[in-house]
Amino acid sequence: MEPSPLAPIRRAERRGLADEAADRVREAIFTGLFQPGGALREVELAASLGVSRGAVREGLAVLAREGLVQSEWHRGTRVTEVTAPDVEEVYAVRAALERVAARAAAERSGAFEWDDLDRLVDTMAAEIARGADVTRLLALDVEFHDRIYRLSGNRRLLDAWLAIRSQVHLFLLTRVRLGHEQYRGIVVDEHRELVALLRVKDLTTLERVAEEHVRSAGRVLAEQLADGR
Amino acid sequence: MEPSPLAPIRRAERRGLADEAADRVREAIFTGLFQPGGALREVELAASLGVSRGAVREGLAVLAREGLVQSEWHRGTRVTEVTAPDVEEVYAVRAALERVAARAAAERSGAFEWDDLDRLVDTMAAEIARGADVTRLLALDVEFHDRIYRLSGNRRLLDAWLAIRSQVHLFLLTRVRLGHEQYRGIVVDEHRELVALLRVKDLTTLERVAEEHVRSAGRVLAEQLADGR
DNA sequence: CCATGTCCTAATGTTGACATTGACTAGCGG
DNA sequence: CCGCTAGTCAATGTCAACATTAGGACATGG
Repeated sequence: MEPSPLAPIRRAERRGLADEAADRVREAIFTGLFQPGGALREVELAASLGVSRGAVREGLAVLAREGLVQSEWHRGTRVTEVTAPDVEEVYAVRAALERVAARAAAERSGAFEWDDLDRLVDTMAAEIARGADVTRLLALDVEFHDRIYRLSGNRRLLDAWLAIRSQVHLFLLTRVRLGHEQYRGIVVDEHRELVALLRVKDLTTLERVAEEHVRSAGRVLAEQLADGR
Repeated sequence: MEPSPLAPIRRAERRGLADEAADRVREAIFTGLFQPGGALREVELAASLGVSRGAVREGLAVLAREGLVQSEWHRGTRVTEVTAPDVEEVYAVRAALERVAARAAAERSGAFEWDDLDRLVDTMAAEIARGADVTRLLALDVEFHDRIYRLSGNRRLLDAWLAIRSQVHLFLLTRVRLGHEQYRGIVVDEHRELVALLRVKDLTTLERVAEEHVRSAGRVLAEQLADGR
């Protein structure tokens, strides 16, 4: 089990500049500073981050593995552009992972963790009520799923999720740019349903719903994307 | 569809030294040159590969993402050691992926591709008959699954597989070291069954069998590992 | 006017030197 | 004799200079 709800003390890991650089660039992409399709020049980044090109280079390699950027030999790195087939691919993988994660989480965790998730959903509802920025909602949405993968207790499963998480985040970002009213309307209910199923431990139904939850989101997204362009 | 069986002309991609280095080290691990737990020193590798430390470093980062090696801040890189819980984790993820991959492959491909897979299984049988090295069998086994993921047409699914493939390979390697008679006996039959199901396009059964196929392999492996130590 | 070949430039790919870190060992004090 | 501390060293983390490449501008020939 996790050490404690308060003071989630975790190894004060010393990280290299490469990871730091990766985080900064990732953040910049999510806040919209770098547009999809935009070039990321190593020298520019190195200058603005105040580190050497080597560190930036290593960081970009990390982001490339996350699918957030794409690099070509001697042609540089640019922010991945989201297309409908991309969404289908990523969400097919995500649906498979979420299915397993939900089941594993349900089997391992107890009331305490579900309450925790409930509070997170409450926060989402509250943020909607006070009309907060949609990017804030997105972060909460992603965090919700983060927690489920963590609760699964499967490190590799979490890694697989982290490998596509950034792309999912990017997709959601694109989605809300196209029109986010629909999203606001259903986000809370859908997540509440998931928590309820996790709590009840109806594993078969849970597997099905978790998978379908992702699939339907993927469909909506793919449609919006197809219409939008 | 693929361009042609002969002359599979594909973009002549020029790769950097880093990828080259990663391949060489990976190969060295699979052939047993570097034992699990063994340290991989950047300077040594750089010297023996004839490239600079930077390239080696980048290559090791790739292998780290594959879970084949583990790096710690300022403490170096070493070959991952296989433990029973690791197997469970990886195989839980693999089972989920294989399920999706098998279904997608069945939906997209036709007789031509199944014949291709059949030939691969024939090769496996032939290699067993002439008493070939077990590592050779392993390579064929892994390639079989590689092809299914390729046939799925889902790039992200393939990537997710590639992210754990090396670990699976490492596990199999450990398995045959512990005793490979059993493996020789069932490998061919199991894969023949899969091809048959793919061909028939019985999607529901296929999903179940593909998943179970992986799960059972994982169980066997976990048991052997638990006994072995 | 178009196709082809050449040169130039701006970016990435690669490298070896330098800075920093963590483990080990010897010396000291209790 | 044991525990602690400081010094040493070998390894990794970081950096800036150099080499290589892709793509476009330009000129040339058909």
